[in-house]
Amino acid sequence: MEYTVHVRMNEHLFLRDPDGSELGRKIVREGITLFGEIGLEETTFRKLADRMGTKEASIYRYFENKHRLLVYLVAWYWQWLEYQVVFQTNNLQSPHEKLDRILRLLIMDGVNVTAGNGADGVDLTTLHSLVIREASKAYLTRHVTEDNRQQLFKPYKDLCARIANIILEQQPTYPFARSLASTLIETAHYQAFFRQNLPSLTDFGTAKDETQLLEFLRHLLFSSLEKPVHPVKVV
Amino acid sequence: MEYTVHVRMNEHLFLRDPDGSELGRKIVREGITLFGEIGLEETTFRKLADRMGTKEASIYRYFENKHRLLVYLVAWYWQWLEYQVVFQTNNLQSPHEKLDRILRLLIMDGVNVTAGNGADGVDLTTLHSLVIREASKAYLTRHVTEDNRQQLFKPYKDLCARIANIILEQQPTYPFARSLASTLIETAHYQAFFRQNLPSLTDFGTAKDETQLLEFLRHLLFSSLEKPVHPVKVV
DNA sequence: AATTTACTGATAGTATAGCTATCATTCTTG
DNA sequence: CAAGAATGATAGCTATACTATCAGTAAATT
Repeated sequence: MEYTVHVRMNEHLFLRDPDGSELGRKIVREGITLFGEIGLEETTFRKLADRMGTKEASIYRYFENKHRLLVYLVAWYWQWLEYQVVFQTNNLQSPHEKLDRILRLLIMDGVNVTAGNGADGVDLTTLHSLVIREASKAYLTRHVTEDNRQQLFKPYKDLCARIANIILEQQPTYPFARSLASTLIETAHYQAFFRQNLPSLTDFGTAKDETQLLEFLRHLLFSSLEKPVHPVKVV
Repeated sequence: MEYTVHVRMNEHLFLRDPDGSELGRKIVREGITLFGEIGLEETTFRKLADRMGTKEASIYRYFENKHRLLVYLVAWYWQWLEYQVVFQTNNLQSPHEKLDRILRLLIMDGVNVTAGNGADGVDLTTLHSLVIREASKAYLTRHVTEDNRQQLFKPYKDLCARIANIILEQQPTYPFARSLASTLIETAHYQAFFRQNLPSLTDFGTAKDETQLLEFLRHLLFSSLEKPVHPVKVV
């Protein structure tokens, strides 16, 4: 069966909708590979334009600057991931099983990266490694608050809220569902980064895949949900 | 009692030791406040020099570039924090109590920021909020591997290893001590960031202090250490 | 078929960032 | 007091991060 998942993006994420033209889609596709290859800091719109055979000015018509392009790509990733969560947990009875699926999604296990998953020919593998390295730079800025006001992080918050709800299905009395959700997302990412780049910060140095990371995330999550929470002390 | 904690830094972190001159110490002090005020991206050596009443070129004699200055400040913070861990857990019997102290240190609870803790007149409060927002940018780069080879992240790894060892004191069979240690450090930071800037990613939105964050970290840590780990499946 | 309109290409230009070099001056230290 | 080290002052160079203008072209409208 052929199908395409189309991700509809918030209007504040761009100046002109990159999804509405061939050039725009190319900016997104090539943006992913360039960010993936040389990283946010080294990337410039000039380099991107040269590689695409277009001009700097043309890219500026779509995105205010490279930070906004990054935010766009990261937002796209969160929306794609939330769709995957919905799709893959659909019809599952047990919240425990749902959570297990989610953890596997977070490390991109069980994702068919070659299929129609990546709409518009997006390279999901590269996007994932880009997100691991660059996603937090999207919000770790002085202008988070303004960006947040423009809903730029809504996809991240939506994903987090969805995971939090499933956590509450599993354990309705757990009081830190959202923090635990965001912790799992972030932990999945930087532990993967550490494993590859600063392995002594992890216990997965010698591992060749993410199996042990998955075990760690599982243990972290389910031990939290099983242990009763002491009443919060009033200070 | 008057005393000063002196933090000795790795030589690769600078071109000329900033601790060896008044100008150098001023670069560090004012660097902290400038990074704290306007963030990494907006900071330039020109602005820093202007604010200090010195010249751009003079700063370049101490630090290769602003990224290296950031790495230096962050490394300083990790070393300072490790010292605090050693100091505050010294003579404590129970590893449980040690871990509790560590968690409080991670959120800067129980630190006397006005005393001699901040060597060289370093503003610890500003440094802490700077670390929360910028520390991960120190390693989230294309050149992590080279930087790592030069031992730039050793202070972070040392702190992480120290915490991991105390985790193992508490629970010798726990197999993810280092990952849990780095997760606690990172989580303490970005949950604090989220609480202030993207509160819907946390459960502490309305809280006026870090008490609930501390509860979350405690629960995360101790539930992990209490729950037995299933044998890791061979795939 | 003619004509708006929408987009892209091509070129130019400005301000600032990021860095390097030089040399005079001051400040140490033997 | 001489030698060496650190800083100040100035200059300059290349790259980045944009903005502006206008011509060409393709698509949509009448």
